[in-house]
Amino acid sequence: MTRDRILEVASQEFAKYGYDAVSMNNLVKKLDINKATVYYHYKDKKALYNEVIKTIIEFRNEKSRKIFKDSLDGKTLLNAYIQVEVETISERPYMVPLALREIANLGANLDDGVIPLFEEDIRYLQIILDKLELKDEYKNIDVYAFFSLIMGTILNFYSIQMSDLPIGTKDELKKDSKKSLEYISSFLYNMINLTTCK
Amino acid sequence: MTRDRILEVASQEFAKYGYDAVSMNNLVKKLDINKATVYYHYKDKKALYNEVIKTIIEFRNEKSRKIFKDSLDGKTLLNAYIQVEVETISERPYMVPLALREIANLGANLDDGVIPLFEEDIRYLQIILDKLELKDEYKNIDVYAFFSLIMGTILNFYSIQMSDLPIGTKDELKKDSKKSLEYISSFLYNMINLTTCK
DNA sequence: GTCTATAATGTGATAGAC
DNA sequence: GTCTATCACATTATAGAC
Repeated sequence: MTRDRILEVASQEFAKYGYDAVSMNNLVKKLDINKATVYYHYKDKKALYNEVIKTIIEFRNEKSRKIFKDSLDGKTLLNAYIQVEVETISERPYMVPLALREIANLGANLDDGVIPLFEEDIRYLQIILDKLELKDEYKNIDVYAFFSLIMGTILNFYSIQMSDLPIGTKDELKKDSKKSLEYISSFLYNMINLTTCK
Repeated sequence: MTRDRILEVASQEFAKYGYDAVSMNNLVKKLDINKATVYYHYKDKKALYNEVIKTIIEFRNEKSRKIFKDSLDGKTLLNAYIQVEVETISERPYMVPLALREIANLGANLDDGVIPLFEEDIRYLQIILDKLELKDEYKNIDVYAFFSLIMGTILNFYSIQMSDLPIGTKDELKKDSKKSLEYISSFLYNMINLTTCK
């Protein structure tokens, strides 16, 4: 289906170059279809972009829902939450630059429908914090600090390891998506577990 | 001096909108000078952008140099390193979106001169890792994992807290730059200290 | 060093044929 | 549902006067 093909290629283009650097002319050239066809399926560039963002967040939330419908303990959920992020990146790697740019842009190109999807994710994280037996000094920890710790560290590390730049080349993780994600996620889980939990 | 004014306003514009969303037309309107004047001082848009990036990394590296010229112990240096980041953000807040976008872009708009400046920062972090008495399981830790942990967490948290979006509003940190940076930096320092050091 | 004027091209978007 | 042709405007950049 043409509509889906547009969304798929648009996802990769927006991820690679960013919203403003993607031109509709270039996009249709890659798709080998006419520009008017894109505008038949999507109202405008912004609508197309928002569809890309919504689709990837929904893809992620769907994974979380499956986990949170069972009543699991805090540590299991924390591990699962990190695993959802790793899986999402693994299956949809273009989410990494999209997420980083949106954090930088403070949602400048997003319409209202996206915020609730993001809030759903934060709610899952809050549930985890509530269930974990946190040490006293972490009892009232900010859920966004926790979110930044997990999201920020993984996005940053993944982006550096996957880049062509001559950085992060010292180890066997460079350019290895699976190993990089395994490494950084177990690093994070152990760190959080050890520091904040009783 | 005109050249400096251009750099200052350009820094803010590039940070706010991103490289591609900034137009030279708009930039000169804000500066209330002629477009040709900008092109007299800077070769082209890319050169101007790179000057912005180089200036902010140099600003940061200069702070690090002052600290690393003395021979201090690992924990003191770690604390100082985090403090350098906090100070840089505090004094040049526009560095946050610039950094996030560059991580997303994998340096697409950067010329070769920028990489060595970034590598200098990584060298400081490696020195800290070498000096810290790390637990055995963290002995061979990836310096980029450490970098991502510190940089990613702080950038992410700061960006969320400073944003106009209705997220991160539950606490007294929202929109408070100083408190947010204090909170996240001490959170990080304690966590690293507790987890990785003997 | 700063300006006016303009070139050359690319941009998002649409009307209307098939 | 996909195309051709085109619009109105914005883009980076520069030549040349002052």
